[in-house]
Amino acid sequence: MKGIRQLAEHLDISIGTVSRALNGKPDVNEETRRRVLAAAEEFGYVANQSGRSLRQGETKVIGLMIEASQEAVENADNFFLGVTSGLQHVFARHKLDLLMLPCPADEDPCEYLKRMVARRVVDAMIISNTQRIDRRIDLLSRAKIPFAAVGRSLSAGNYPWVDLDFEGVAERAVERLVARGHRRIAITAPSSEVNLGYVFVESYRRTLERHDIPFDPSLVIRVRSSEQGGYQAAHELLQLEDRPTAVILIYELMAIGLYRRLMEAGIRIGRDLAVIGFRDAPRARFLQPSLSCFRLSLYDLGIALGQMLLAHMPAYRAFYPDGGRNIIWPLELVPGESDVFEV
Amino acid sequence: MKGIRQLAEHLDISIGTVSRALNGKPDVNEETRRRVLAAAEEFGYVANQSGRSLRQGETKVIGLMIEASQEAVENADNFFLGVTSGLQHVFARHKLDLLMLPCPADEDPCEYLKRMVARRVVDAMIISNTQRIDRRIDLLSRAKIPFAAVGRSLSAGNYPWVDLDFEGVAERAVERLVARGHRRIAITAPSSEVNLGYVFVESYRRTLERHDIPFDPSLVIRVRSSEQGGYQAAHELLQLEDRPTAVILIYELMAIGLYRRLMEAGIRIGRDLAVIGFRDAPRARFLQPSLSCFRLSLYDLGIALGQMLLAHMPAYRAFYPDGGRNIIWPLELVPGESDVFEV
DNA sequence: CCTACAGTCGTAAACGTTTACGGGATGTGT
DNA sequence: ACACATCCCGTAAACGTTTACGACTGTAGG
Repeated sequence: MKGIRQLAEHLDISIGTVSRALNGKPDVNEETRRRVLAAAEEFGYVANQSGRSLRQGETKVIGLMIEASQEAVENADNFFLGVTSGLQHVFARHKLDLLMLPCPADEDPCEYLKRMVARRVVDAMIISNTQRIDRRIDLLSRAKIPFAAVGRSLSAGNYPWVDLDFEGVAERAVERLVARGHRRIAITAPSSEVNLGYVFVESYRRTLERHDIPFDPSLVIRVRSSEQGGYQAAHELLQLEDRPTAVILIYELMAIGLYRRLMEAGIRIGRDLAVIGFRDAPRARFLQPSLSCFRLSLYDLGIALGQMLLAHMPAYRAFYPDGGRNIIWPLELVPGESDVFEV
Repeated sequence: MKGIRQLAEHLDISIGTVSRALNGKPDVNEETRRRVLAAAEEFGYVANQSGRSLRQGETKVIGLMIEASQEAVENADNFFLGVTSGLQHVFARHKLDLLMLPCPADEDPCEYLKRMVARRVVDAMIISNTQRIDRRIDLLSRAKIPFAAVGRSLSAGNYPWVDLDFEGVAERAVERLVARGHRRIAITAPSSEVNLGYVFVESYRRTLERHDIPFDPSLVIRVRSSEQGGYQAAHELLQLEDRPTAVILIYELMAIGLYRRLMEAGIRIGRDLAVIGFRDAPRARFLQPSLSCFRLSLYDLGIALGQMLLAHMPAYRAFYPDGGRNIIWPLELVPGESDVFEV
């Protein structure tokens, strides 16, 4: 079966009618519609997507921009896969597909995105890892491409995003530690150009100051959010003269490296140093001693993100009347043994 | 910038020439080509992919079929993400994109695949989780859609695949345990309809019999390859009257559930029961006691898989002259403490 | 009998490319 | 002067759909 034309002449009907029949348009006799659907089923005819896309100007594909480097992917762990899974659950209902767009490490993400948008291969985009000032957001806004982002940014006024409540995490972590008598509390964070890194540390600082604890920049450790980063963070912690009694991690993978380095140094976690992590990935549950950390459901987040995107697309808006509002995603504290002692 | 037509009339050249200039065709003056490229750059013109696809009959998209259920995704962990990353590394060189095709849990995978193929939205497919008899393979072969699979199958004679060396894993695991005096060795595996499940157990059986240890079907525990499956496997182990002294896991996530159940039962891992796992995911490294397991690089596997696929596509064959041969992917044993005792 | 209208359907023009084909220059060798 | 090849470029036909438009029935209402 080549195309709609063959199907039409086999049925001795015009291709226009066949198309209308298949697409559920009203002005077609129910009897002929039945015949058309039966024949399509029989021959396994499905409309060629390129043809439709060209004519309709929409591709039924949602782009998902990701970082392509091996390191990024390995560290991202199943964060993205979890979100992706939720996204697909939403998109599948509308027969939308998800196209992964890995920006090569050596290319400017904005240029890459611009090319992909110009190719008109996606109807909408999901972006993540937003910078504090993110040109991709301006680009997409101007190009009028629907998009949703995981992570806030300062760019371009109003746009759909869902962001993890890092502010709350930092605040609650500090509160929890202060309540146990800690006053020298270190924190890890990515570069402050990444919005997350900025927000996280700012909230930490504010909470400290609310308790009359002066903010000490040397306690802010900027490392990569990876296992190696955790190792390095522990290393830097050990170098400090007035060593902190607690540390807040921004990413749970770091705990693994951090534990290792601290064990090498003979520091007893949960006794000599309190540790609070973030994101309850399965593996973090099996650290010894168990890691106190903040948990969320990536799958649910993906669903919310997908719905939010669709709520901003005219063709799907009706399905999600209240899906458009930005979300600060809450996290639940899972107490462990890594921060139980009092100082 | 709307399309090639506008670009052409701005340059006062025919669209045919513009197209040839952009696509590097030979019969165009170098001077005009320069002008065209400059103008395209200036206006940010990139050819509409639907138009090209329609005309050329190829979409520059590779499909990746995955299971869509939440459970599947969460258990799949970063296995798929790791492979995906390697795939993209290969595909990016040829400006190919990767489309995720999540088959809904309530739909027949083969029907789903057929629809996607008929839509002509992908040039080729990657499939995984192959069954011993897998209709998808026949379908793709007949439809003459290039594809590559992770996992062997009995279907359709010759097709490109890369498969993990489960045979070797089972053999070496048994050898290792037998050398330490074990004679009652349990093994976990998925259903034998999944080819992996069949091969794994067969190799286990052969190796046992080589050492004159009779094969005992009650020691083959068919559970899901998940954390819960591990828990359940431990549970079933404990029920056996003549309790085994060792167990071989097919998937490292299971170790987490298995450890937990065994600890609840007061069994000392590495003392009362030897455990050997598979696939050195980061989290498995942090089990106590550390898990002996078999490791591989998913990223490298993804690269090999991608190259293999391209080697089977006429348009890219030339780039990978020897990429077409099937691969049994080797695994490296990482010794841990979970199987150190002698019996 | 005329008009209006609803229900169907066919016709043909888009959508944005690529590419086979042919033709006008220009050069080159006899 | 002629044949012939080379280089460049324009023309127009595809690729497979969807959809605006108009046309043709039959029916109902006046």
